[in-house]
Amino acid sequence: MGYRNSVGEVVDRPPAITIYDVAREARVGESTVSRVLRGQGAVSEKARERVLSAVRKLGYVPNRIAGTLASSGSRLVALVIPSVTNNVFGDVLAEASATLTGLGHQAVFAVTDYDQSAEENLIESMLAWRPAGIIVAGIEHAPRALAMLRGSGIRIAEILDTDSTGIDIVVGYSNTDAGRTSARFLLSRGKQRIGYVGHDLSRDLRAGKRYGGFCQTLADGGSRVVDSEIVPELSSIEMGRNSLAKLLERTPDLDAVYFSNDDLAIGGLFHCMSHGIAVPERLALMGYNGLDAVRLVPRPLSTIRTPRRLIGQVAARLVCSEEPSQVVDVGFELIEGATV
Amino acid sequence: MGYRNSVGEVVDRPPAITIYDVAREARVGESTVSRVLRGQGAVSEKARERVLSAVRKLGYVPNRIAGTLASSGSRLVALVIPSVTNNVFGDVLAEASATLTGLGHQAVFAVTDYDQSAEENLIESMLAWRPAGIIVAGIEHAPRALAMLRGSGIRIAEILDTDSTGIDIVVGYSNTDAGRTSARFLLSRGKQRIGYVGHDLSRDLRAGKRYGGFCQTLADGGSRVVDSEIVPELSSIEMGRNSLAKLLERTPDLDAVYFSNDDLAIGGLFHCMSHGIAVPERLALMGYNGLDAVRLVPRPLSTIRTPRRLIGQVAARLVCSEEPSQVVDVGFELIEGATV
DNA sequence: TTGAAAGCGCTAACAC
DNA sequence: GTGTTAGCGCTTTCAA
Repeated sequence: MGYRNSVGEVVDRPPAITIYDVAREARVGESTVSRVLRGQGAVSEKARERVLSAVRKLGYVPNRIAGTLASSGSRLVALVIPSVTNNVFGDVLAEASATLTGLGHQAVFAVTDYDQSAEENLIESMLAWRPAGIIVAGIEHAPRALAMLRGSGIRIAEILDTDSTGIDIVVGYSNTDAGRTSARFLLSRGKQRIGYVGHDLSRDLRAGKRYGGFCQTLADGGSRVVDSEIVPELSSIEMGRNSLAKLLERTPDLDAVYFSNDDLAIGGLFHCMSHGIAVPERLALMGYNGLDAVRLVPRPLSTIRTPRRLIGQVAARLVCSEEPSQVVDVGFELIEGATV
Repeated sequence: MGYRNSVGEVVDRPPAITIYDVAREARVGESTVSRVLRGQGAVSEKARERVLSAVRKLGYVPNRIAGTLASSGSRLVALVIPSVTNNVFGDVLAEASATLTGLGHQAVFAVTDYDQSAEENLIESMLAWRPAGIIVAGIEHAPRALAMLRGSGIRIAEILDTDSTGIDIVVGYSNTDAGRTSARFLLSRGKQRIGYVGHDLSRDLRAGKRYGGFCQTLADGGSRVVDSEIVPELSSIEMGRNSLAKLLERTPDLDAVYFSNDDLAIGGLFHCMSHGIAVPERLALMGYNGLDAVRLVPRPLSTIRTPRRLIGQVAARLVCSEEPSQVVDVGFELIEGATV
């Protein structure tokens, strides 16, 4: 037992300055201190000043744990996302966090690592903080996660996908349509022998939906995915490079490859560059996400840009609002680039 | 007033299931429920089962706000970082979050956008949640921020820099040394006319320290930075491209350029590639960070790799521990690459 | 305009 | 093993 102070010594009491101490110092009641600090209710100028100077003198920092419990209304908003290192979620997180801060809320987050059962547990543990709202990636969740969300009584935003029915607020776009659009684009450029390089579709459901839409449109056009290579680990530039190499070794006569995201596609582009494969003449490459980097590699990548920052912002705003449940389709944009 | 249910209707009571409800349902006392849920204290098998089934039946989710207040010990750990989109902090965040989760803690974070006064406010607002510990980037802080941290009585980890004295735990490396190492490397390869492309040094103090060390070592070797270009906005591949262009327009006879980070350096490399500037024969490029991408661009970038994931992990572990205050220097690694 | 007092939902003694 | 009870630090009536 004991508390560590700034020099690392163990002392026996924490600096537990409470609203009561402030009230004593300012010679007012506790509720007056509370009123001053929250800027609510009428307080005389005299009292206000005394309280404020007591706060400064004591170095008082209000305890929001207690405040939240008493008012049964937290300013916490939880975010449950698959990854932080992936730029897509970084963007969502950055914008959501900024928006929430602006609204006087505080972001708490947890990372699922694309694992639905981890998601289930994390949702539960986030809900235990009684947040004002929760933002989760995707609209597919484990049954118990769904039940907990529904039963929580708080606002829920499901983001990055509009392909099925959400619980409360949905902010995203159709991944199926994104896949379809990519396929249509390749077909319109006369591509015939099309390959696919993707990461684990059973974990990343949205990538699976894109692939589904892609295949469907190819089929409608009388075509199909000739060969595909699934990346075993996390997608990365390096895996894209290796996977395209493998795919082409097996099926050298492809004239286009669709990648499940830009990281893989950029890796693919690097493979082509270092092996003298003419892009897009000999082989067309199509990515997905619209990362900043795709415009800047020596040959701008053809891809689909998703409005991730906007999604973060809108989701954050709605989840703190009283607006009715709704679906916000923010769409996506085909970037024609120079690799198709 | 009112609470919104899953269909968006406003109902007058939240599903406020408390430990008391569970106790009634299971026909035990509240403390027994608490014991079962926290896995502490002796409870009979019968009671445990009854409690667990009541929990399931009622869909009870414990209220950690109340639990924390009652036990005056939170499992929250706060992170205050300059940015989430920057891969460096993404890595730190990812690893710290994973480590904390493993230790039964929960990460809360706030983004300062490299603004010291924002940092000050965010530290205060994080401290209001009475976290078990706090992890902040850097060791330079506003005086009031320092005072609040010192007075908080919680564990504090300052990360990514060991160039001055910290408060409690410090996990990082010397940015000054990193700058020195880069300069030494360029000098050892016979570079004479050296330029610099960097982002706003007054905001990113660590980049400033690197530049300081860099200049110092050049001076020791009888050299100096011939010309420099400061990026006005956030660093990015695009800004690196533009800035190098400007720098070379002004001072075409440089034989090496030191960039304040890899994003800028990669942009510089792309500029050289698209303008037929031979790297490193005509112009050497040196980055900083060791992002994954630097190994994979057509010409591997010379840079310094910093162990960011390790920093996140160690900081998270120590901040939850009882270990004495300490400085952990994790060092950095010179990546020779192919651009110097 | 102000203070007293009753909770918020839980944990942690303390009795039994 | 188990229940009772007194807080944790605040907000929020309610009187004054």
